[in-house]
Amino acid sequence: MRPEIKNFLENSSISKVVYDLKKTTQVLDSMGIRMQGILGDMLVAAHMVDSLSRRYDLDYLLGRRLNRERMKAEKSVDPDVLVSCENASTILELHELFEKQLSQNESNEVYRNIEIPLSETLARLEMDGVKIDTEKLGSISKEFEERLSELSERVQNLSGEMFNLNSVVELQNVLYEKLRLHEVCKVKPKKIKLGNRMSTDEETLEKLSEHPIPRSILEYRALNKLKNTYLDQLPTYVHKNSGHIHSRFQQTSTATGRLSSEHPNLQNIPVRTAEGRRVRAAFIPSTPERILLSADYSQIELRIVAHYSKDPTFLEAYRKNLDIHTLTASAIFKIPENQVDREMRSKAKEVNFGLIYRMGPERLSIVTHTSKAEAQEFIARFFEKYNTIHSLQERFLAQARKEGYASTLLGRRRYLPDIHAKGLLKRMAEGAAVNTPIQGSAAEIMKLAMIKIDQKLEEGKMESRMVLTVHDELVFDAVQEEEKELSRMVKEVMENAVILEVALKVDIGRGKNWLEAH
DNA sequence: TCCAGTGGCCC
DNA sequence: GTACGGGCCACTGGAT
Repeated sequence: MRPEIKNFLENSSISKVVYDLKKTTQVLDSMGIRMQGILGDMLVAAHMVDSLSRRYDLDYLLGRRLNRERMKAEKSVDPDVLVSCENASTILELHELFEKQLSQNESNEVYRNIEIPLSETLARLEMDGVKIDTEKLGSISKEFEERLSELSERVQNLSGEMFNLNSVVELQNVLYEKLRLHEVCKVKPKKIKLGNRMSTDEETLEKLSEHPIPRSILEYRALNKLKNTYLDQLPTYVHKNSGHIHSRFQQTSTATGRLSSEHPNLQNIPVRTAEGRRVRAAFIPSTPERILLSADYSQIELRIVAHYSKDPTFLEAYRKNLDIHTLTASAIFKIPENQVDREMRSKAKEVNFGLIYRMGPERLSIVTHTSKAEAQEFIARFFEKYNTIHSLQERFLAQARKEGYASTLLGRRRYLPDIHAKGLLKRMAEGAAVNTPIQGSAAEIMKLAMIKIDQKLEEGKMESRMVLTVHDELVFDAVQEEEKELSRMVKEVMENAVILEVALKVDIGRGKNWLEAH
C-alpha cells in the first residue's frame, strides 16, 4: 500500500461512503489501515430503509432505488473498469437518496450513532473469533455415534422394520400405519400440511411416549441434532490460521434490528439439556491463562415493557427488586405471593413472556400444560392486574395502523403493510407491531453497549476481547489481570447504555468455558 | 443443484 | 373459524 493512499484513507476529510462497512473495515485492517470519518454504508442504509427486502446488493439497488440498468460496455472500454466506476457512482447517488429518506423517517440517529459505528465493532469481533475445544467435541461425537446406533437398532427391533429414522415419511408409516400408535395410546396427533398426514414432531411424540418407540425416537433425534448440527459442524469452521471460529454477525438480516449469526450460527448453541450443555462447555478461552466472561441483561424485554407502559405494579416490582414471575403467579392463581410454588412460578413466567409475543390461549395452554379454559383465565387475570399493559399493546397497534410502521426507542422503523390485511397475515402483522418496539429496543440498547465497550477496550489498551453477542448476552475472552476492571466496565456500560423508567440489570459470570461463565 | 416441507436449537 | 415475536440450519424427497 502506498503511504499516500494510507494517509488519504486515514486522515482525509473528504466524505467517505462505502458499501458494506464491516467487510471494508476487515479488508483495510489486514493492510494496517483504519479509516476515519465514515459517513455512510449503503448496505446498512438500504436495510434500514426497508427491512422487509431480502436483497441489498448493488445491482438490485441500482434498479430498485435509482430506476436504471447497468451501462453496457462499448468495445473500447474495459468492462471491469466500467463496473468499478458505475459502482462508485451508484454508491454516492444512493447515499444522497438514503440520507433524505432516513432523515424523513427520523431514523438518522440510529443510522449514524448506532449502525455505522457498530459495523466497525462487529468487524473486530468477527476477526477475533472464538476458540473451541475440537478434541472434546470429537470425543463426544464418537460417544453419541455409539449411542445413536444402539438406539437405531433398538427402534428397528421394536418395530420389526428397517427404516431411515431421519425420514419423516418412513417414520409416519411405521408409527401410524403399521403400529397405529395414535389408536393404541388414544391421542390425536396434529396434522401437517402434506397429504393430510400426522405429525411426528417432539410435542406429538411426547404424547405417545408411553410406548418405547416414540421415546427412543425422541432420544435419537436429540442426540442426532446435537451431533449433526454442533459436534460435527463446529470443528469444520475452525480457521486454519487463527484456530478460531469466525462467525458472521449480520446487521442486515432481521426485521427488528436484532443481529443474527451465521456460518455457523453461534446464537443457538444448546443450553437447555444436560447433553446440550456439553457442547456449550467446549467454547473456551483463546489461551489456558485466559477466562471467559459472560455479561447478560436480566429480563431486558420485560423491563422495556415496564418502561413503555409505566405500569405501576411492574415499576414498583423492579424498583424493589421483587421477583416479577412470582408477582404474576400470585395474580393469575389469586393467592398471596408467599404461597407461590415453583410450578406456579414457572407457568407465570410463560405468561409473562407470552404477553411480549401476544400468545393466545391455545399456545399458552400447551406451554403451561393446562386446559385452554384455564390458559384463557390466566390471560384475563394477567391483564386485570397489569391493565396498563393492555393499553400499551393497544397503543402499539394503533400506531401501526395509523402510521403503517412499528418503531423502537431510538427510532428504527419496521413497516407493516399487512396490518390492514385479513386473517393470518393481519394477526402476524399485529404480533410484529407489539413485539418489534420491545425486541427492537432491546437490540438497540445492546448495540449501544457494544460500541461503547469496544471503545473502552481500545482506550484502555486492554487485551481482553469481546467475542460473542447473543441478543441479551455478551461474551469476553479475558486476560485474568483485566478481569476485575473488565467486569466493572462492562456492567457499568451495559446498565447505563440508556436510562429508562426502570434500572437495567446485568449479571456477570466467569469460568474456564462458556457453560461455567453463563 | 435447488426448493419446500418438517423438525429443532437459541433469545 | 387454528396460530408466539425474532433468527439459522440439517435432512428428506421431489423437480430441474
